[in-house]
Amino acid sequence: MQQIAEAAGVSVTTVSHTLSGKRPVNPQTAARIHRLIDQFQYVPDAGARRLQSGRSRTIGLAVPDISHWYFGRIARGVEEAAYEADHGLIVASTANADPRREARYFTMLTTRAIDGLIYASSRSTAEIDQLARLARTSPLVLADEAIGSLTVPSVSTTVYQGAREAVDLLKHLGHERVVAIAGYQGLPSTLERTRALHEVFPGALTFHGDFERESGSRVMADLLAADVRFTAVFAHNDYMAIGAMRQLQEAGLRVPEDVSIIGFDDTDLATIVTPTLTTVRKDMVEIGRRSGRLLLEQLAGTPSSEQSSILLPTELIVRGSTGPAHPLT
Amino acid sequence: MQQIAEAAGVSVTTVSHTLSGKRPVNPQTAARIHRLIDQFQYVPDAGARRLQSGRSRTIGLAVPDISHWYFGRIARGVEEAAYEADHGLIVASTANADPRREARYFTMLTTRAIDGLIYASSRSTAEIDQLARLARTSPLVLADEAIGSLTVPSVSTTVYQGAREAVDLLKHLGHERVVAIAGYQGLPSTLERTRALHEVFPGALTFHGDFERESGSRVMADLLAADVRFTAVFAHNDYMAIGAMRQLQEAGLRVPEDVSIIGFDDTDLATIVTPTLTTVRKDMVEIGRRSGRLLLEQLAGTPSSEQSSILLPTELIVRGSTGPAHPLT
DNA sequence: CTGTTAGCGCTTTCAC
DNA sequence: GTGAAAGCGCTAACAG
Repeated sequence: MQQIAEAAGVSVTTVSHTLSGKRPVNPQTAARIHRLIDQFQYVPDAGARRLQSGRSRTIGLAVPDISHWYFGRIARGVEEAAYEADHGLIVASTANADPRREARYFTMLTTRAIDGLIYASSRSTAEIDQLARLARTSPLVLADEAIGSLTVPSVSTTVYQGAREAVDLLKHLGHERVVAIAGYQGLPSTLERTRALHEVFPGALTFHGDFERESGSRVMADLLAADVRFTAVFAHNDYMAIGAMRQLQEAGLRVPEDVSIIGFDDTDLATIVTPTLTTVRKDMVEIGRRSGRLLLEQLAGTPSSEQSSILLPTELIVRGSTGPAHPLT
Repeated sequence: MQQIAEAAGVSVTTVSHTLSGKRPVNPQTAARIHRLIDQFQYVPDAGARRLQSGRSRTIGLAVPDISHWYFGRIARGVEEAAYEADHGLIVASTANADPRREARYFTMLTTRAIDGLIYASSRSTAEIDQLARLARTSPLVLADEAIGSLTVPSVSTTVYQGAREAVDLLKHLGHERVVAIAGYQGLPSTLERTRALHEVFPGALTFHGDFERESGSRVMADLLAADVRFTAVFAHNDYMAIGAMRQLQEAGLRVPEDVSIIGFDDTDLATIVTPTLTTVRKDMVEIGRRSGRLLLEQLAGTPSSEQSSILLPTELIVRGSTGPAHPLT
């Protein structure tokens, strides 16, 4: 900028104002400066600006694992929102809530490397205290999982309604014995799905997995070995549903003739498995996008007419893995 | 820092040196300072450091779409490398080489918001010029696709060897008529796979897709409609392979009894489809990790004993979608 | 071992 | 309309 100022025969002040437009500049001078800027390929230094203004124009996203379909979708949405507002996005992996990893982005926040944080974790909510403390001093948005006890802006989905629709479908198909392969115990969304299930099938057995396919297989293997009777499975995500489905098929049972299966999330796998999977769709990209916008609004100081907690809709997608109940033998 | 210095009755210089250890400090003073730091919860401002040092301790990753399995895996690897070196990672989506999006991270580089960039694009190599220019002034690493004409550090895989193994397998199984569903034309990895194919099956027909499942289906539908005869399909990635497989199955053909199919990448879908997919594994996380380390080494000025271009191995994974050729009718 | 001084590149009073 | 000057928070000479 120094350089430009000298070449144009003006002060850096003028160059700065030509760029920011924060005070009138002689049109001719401005034109000359702009020409010089193009010529020198000048771009203002982000760090210096940041030091001066106190804002880095960068937001952070904390997820357990960026390579997961689920968090990748969220990241994409957040990135879109950041791009719209001309902000950068720093992605930090919490490696499933590894404390040292978590400390990392908390530090980024305090060092002012990022202006705000979007926190998305499907893990237990053990870090609540830390988050609460953080939220008091820094802009924070919870993506996907709202934490009831925390008054932090969040973006989540109507998990209960989605689960209820899914469970109602099973009911209408005549199912009576349903087992659930649930998510992490204590996670709000897990509780909501379980609540929906129990309203319709009060005595339904519930087993907890870790959202991975393997855990779905394992639970199903145990169920089969224990000779438990059921005609339908309600899994808390698609991965566990697919794990269970494969296990069932390997045991010689047919889906949906012998057992119906419903998943959750509508991942890309849902249309690839045989049979295709009935599931509850959540628009993860939209969750990310809205989370990003919410955070950015907070940063901009635009309280916005919008609620500080957004609830996005879910949708039951009926595919091939559900069918009428067969008589229990 | 000012605050700490006053409270400790020393100069900011001393505080700074206590933190950096770049010059000896009286142990007692140091202890006092550390105590104060804890007490005030002081953390040095990242922006000020960056302004002073000229390095942001942040690297950038440019990918077409972070929500894709493929790029998500790369991102995870890069994030790990960045974490190891205590650097931040800014993810920028190029939205399939949208020029405005690309301009964005080029700008980040020039504004010094990031110290270096890892560029991963499965797109055509149209932006070569821009990348070449960029590479002259800023640390840059090409992940996954090396560009022959560019002397830029890169991390890629032995695509040719992997393809060759896959094609050889088909040969050994007695296949004679093979069709290829290839990736983007002109992409180095596409050319290598095609070369491997033609060495073994000189006249094999090749159709180009866009790496998405849909394009695999479409090519296969055309092939079937045109009544082309073949007993095996070599797809340049798993998605297209699966699209083709589904199309085949819908047409009443059996895999692998009637047609064998081989994919590429070994995505998570490969073990989920029925039959499971024979494919060539590439360790995408490792590609990301090595790319990250390579860039970080460049930044640290450690030329490292390592080549500036790394070639990672591929591995043929034989599963259920390949079998002996049936006689052509 | 420690302090003083001078910036890093920009924005922003306060003057003219 | 335009400048000079004072920092933003830190590090790095240069002196004690």
